Amino acid sequence: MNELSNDLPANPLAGTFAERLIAWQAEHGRHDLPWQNTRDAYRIWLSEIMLQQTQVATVIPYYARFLERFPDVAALANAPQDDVMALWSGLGYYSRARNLHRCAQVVLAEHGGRFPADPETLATLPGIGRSTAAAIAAFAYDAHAAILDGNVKRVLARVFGIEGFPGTPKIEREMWALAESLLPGSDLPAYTQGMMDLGATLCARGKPRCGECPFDSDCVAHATGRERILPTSKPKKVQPERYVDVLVICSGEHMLFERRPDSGIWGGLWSLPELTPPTGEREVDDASLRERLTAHAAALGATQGTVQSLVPLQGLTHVFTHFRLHLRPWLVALSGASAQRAFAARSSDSHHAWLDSAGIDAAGLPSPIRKIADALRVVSPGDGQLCLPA
DNA sequence: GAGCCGTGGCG
DNA sequence: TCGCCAAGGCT
Repeated sequence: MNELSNDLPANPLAGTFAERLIAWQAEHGRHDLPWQNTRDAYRIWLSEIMLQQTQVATVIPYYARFLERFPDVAALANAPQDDVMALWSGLGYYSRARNLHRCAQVVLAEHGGRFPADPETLATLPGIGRSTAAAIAAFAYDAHAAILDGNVKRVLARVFGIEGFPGTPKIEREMWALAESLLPGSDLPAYTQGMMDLGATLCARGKPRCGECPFDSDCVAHATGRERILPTSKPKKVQPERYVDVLVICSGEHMLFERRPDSGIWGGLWSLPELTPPTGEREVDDASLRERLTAHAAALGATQGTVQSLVPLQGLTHVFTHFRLHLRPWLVALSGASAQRAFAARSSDSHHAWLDSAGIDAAGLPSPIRKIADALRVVSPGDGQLCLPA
């Protein structure tokens, strides 16, 4: 009993799917990739690990170097880990390299140097999950096992019109069941390669070439004009929004900067003194802002009454990977030259710097902070003076 | 079960 | 430039 029958209507295509895919693969599939035309499980395994989340063109040179340096599983198992990591350098996902090395050692020590033939045992080895195990077993040993990688998910979602993000356990279970139900009785290597080839070439993410596809008119997505929206894309997470008020305090030709802590965002860079709303709220209450500003200025060494005016400047949004930061700069005017000098003197410490135009140019500033500073200063050709708007 | 891992290509 | 994703697996 298979979950498929509960979720999908019987698709007349299912009966001939494998047959048509295998025929298409023979005619239009890829047959000359470096890891094809071999039954050597070691070579197949090595390619499958390298190809995890990595495109074919990227893998090819790495694969060649690895085979040259480590021609068999024993050579790899007996190599120092540093050598393995050095050859992997640049491929990314370095846990794959560590697992690769460990896996070679396990195969050598516990399986007599020969990769197991059944997918279940293969999947117990480091770095080999369900899909990779199936691919190795199918290519090397003709095992009756289904793969489910990004290519297969895309093909199945489109051909069978499966809605929902394939990354969720529910849709993934559905797809595993469907993938296994479609397996042919023979020709597993050609079928498995066909799934990958179709997904990587015709049924590509960007512009599927439906006119050349063996499933053309039978494809649910194509028949309903949804090939561009299937598979359902990953739901976008709403990025947290942060609001920070920063102070632009000038004295003569100088602007006050504050050094960021070494850890965290912009660690070690020079930024503007900032006021983070205690609640992180979006709305600014002018009175409370003045209150906090006065407190902040006092902490910096200003005496009460120094702050003469507070002018909101053009805000900007900076996008980080984890959140969106809304910067709200406030131009702070200090009253009187003597107050400014006193403020400058008292706010001078290792965490603060009064920078002139040249100093701003030379300092390490986060780019949005530099934008704020640049917007404020007008560098006249002659003297490089900091000029404030009226 | 969600977060994380790296680099490169593409629209 | 920017977001998304690629022959997934591990914690």
